[in-house]
Amino acid sequence: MSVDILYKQIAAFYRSLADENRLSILMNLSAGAKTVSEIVEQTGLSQPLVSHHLKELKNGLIVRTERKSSFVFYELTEPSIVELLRLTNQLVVELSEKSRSVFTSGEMPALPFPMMMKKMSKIMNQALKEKQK
Amino acid sequence: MSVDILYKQIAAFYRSLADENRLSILMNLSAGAKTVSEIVEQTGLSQPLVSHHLKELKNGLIVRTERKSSFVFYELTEPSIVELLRLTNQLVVELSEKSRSVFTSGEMPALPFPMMMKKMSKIMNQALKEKQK
DNA sequence: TTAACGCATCAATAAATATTTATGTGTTAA
DNA sequence: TTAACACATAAATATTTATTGATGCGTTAA
Repeated sequence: MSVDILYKQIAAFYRSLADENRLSILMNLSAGAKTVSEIVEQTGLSQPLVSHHLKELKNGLIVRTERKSSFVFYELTEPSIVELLRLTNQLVVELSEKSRSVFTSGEMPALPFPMMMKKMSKIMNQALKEKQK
Repeated sequence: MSVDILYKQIAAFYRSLADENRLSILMNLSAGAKTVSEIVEQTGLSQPLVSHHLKELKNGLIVRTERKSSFVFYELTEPSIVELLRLTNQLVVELSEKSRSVFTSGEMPALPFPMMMKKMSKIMNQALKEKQK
């Protein structure tokens, strides 16, 4: 596969995550499958807006749907996506502390990073075993 | 810190990565610091466009600059960002294979994921130790 | 000081994206 | 079949973002 196409795909994936409201929705789904109504209620967003963002996430292969009677349940296609979010969270905190330290210069906060990575690796492996069944 | 603000920050971070050309630039920088001209040459993008994207990346705290005589060198603020890209790459491949298998139904490709995670963890830890010096 | 080079910025345009309001579609229960 | 509910979609608007071409600003070398 050409590198350009790969960049395009990765960019598209990041674009799916590059929205405040979609992140809110994803964190909601991290606990398990939910209906649109539940997501609307828990995020405080309007129903059409939630539907729109869910569509984006579905296009990005990040969530999938399952209809049960009159309800449509949305769930993560891959649980490890949540771990990616956590990793990113840590990285963002990291980067902002680093940039701040340019000015404060001297402090060096404790880094939960290594431990987090270990845990993440574990969860990832587990998710993949789960998948191979 | 409020959760909403956190989502906003993470979304902004992803937005910095959510562009094909910026990914191309970042992969170029993964080998080390480079001048704008070098990036222009190696990506094939116009100079103002490269400058624009570098500005975005700098706002996102992903790169930083250092002036040396008449040249401006750009470099990654955190080498582990490249590892995040690799992880994402794997995840995207993963997701697209998964979605394809909905149709082909039966194949289950070998997953380099666990090994990758292990390597990534190692690199991350190393980068962090480096930082604490 | 002037010319050449490296890079940033500005103005203009095009394109993509988020959001709202209104409406349509499918499902269930009366 | 009709009413109510859950969700999707369409139309309209506002905002953001990518890209280009022209120009400005700082640095170096003549």
